[in-house]
Amino acid sequence: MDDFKEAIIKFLKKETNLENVELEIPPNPEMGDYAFPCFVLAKEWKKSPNEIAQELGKKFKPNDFVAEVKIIGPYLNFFIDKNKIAEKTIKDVLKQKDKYGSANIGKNKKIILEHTSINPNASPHVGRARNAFIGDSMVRILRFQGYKVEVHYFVNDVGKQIAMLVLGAEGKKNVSFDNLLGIYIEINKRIEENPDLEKEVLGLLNKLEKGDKATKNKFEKIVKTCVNGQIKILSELGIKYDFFDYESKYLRNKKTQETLKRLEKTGKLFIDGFNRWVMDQKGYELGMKIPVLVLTRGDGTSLYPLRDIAYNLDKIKKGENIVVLGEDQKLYQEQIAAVLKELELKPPRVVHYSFVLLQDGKMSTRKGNLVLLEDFMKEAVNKAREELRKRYNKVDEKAAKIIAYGAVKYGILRVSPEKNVIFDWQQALSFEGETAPYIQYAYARISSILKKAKKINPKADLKLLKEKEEMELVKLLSNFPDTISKSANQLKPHLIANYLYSLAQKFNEYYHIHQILKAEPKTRDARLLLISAIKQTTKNGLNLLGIDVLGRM
RNA sequence: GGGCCAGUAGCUCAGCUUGGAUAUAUCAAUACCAAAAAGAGCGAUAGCCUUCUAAGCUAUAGGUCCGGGGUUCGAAUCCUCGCUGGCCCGCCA
Repeated sequence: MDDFKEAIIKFLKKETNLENVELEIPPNPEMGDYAFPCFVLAKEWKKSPNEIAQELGKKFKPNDFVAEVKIIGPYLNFFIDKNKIAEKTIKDVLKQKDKYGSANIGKNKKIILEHTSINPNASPHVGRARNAFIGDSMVRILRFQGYKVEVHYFVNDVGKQIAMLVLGAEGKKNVSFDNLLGIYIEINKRIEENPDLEKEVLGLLNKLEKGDKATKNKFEKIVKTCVNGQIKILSELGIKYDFFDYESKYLRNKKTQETLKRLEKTGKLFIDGFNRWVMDQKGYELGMKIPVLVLTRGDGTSLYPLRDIAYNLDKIKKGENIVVLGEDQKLYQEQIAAVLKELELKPPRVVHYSFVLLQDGKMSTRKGNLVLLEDFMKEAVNKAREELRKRYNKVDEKAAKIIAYGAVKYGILRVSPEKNVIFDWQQALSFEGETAPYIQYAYARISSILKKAKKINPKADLKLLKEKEEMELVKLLSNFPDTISKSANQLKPHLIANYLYSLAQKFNEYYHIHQILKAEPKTRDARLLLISAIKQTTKNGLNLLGIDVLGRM
């Protein structure tokens, strides 16, 4: 598409002497492919924009890329050469195949991407899954753009929450992953009723920090149970990690001491009235009453922020950092960024997502008011089976999972991360409209046509693609690389999700209006190439969301 | 109390970073008429399967783009004051 746009800009620059020419896309494709609004010139030229448009229009001569210009009121509407763009785009897609849409801008650049990092206290709920889905999709997108991405999961294995879980599991035999949520809810309730138990929790933490072996084993056992359970669920969804970094590693090793020494050199570190090491953060416009970050307890043991800074220092050594975190971490993350700036280091780019709400309030692991990701997955698979049973005698389990997991992921990924989403079972389990199954269905339809076509002529004459819908499809296909790079630069997977839906929608519309297999032979050949390109692009895009395709459904 | 984010159709959301689809100025005696003035999905209503898979398509209804003020030729988009919802301001992580 670039060549086409450039040709227009070149023409306009020459005729108007403007330094920056901004082109727009007309609201309706019948009005043109690109438009130049003449309002900007009205003051300077002392003419009405309509007159200016007329004048400029007369100066235009068709060239290799731009076929004609139409003047509609104050707008100069350019029509690009349809044959050229169809040929170029479709050939690009079919030549580059799985690479279509990718760029090599990340070549030789390393990115350390941390995501998920759920507290190892229970099975993840759908709110937390948002982190993993966004993170995993970003990993895929950035790798597609050529970056070398290392995926990290930070396991908060030494927290108060784990201590609570250890206390709750005391005396219980064979604690399994499925028991954890119940234990966690119960112990929270018990502590609420009996605040003395809180002291026991802190006691456990204290023992752990002093290196008490029995305590350490208890913690490790329960964390292992939990992390394994979480990983199993996430890996079922195709989400993988390269490294699991345990917070406990930073509990007693020298790194926290080294970090303190490094921070001391900034002159912002001081010991407060409680004998704690504290970082002064004045001058960073942090939205808090007293801008400080407390790094240790009075007894010198480390607090989470210190361990986290040490962890960040380790990660920064390896490459550029990106991390996916809930909106509750926003201020804290600004504080961490401020600390890293003091050390003249580049803070991580952070993608914050808002929480998933239930219709009757917030989701909370502590209160047990939640929808577990695994339950959501199960329900979705059941629904997919049901749908498959309607169509076939035998249910293909693999297909059911592909459809169900696609729907689960897409439902979360299609929304921009900063939005609070309200989880609604009926809507979440819908396989119609703007959903993954809709997109997968378009893909399956194309596959089916191509299968029936048997032979495809790769040299078909693409000039025969003259229909309005065909042009719109070609243009959408040509926009795919731009969508990917925008999504990569802004770290926004939902742009790809929205794009894929509009492509599938456009295809379905086309499918209903025009015959492909029964078209006149030469046109048929050209159309087969067009839909092959749509199929390829859809596959590439879904893959970036971590969603699989089906040849039949 | 302070900070950050969101508010678009009954419901769930795109669009907002980068303002744009008939303005301004001038002319014109008036009146009238016509046209234009936001996109999906779900849900609702009415249709479409001897035709490449109906998980699909078509049509209709549904809007003070949270409210007021401002900037601009032009505002869902920018600024400002409010309102509502979410998140945050710990010897928790």
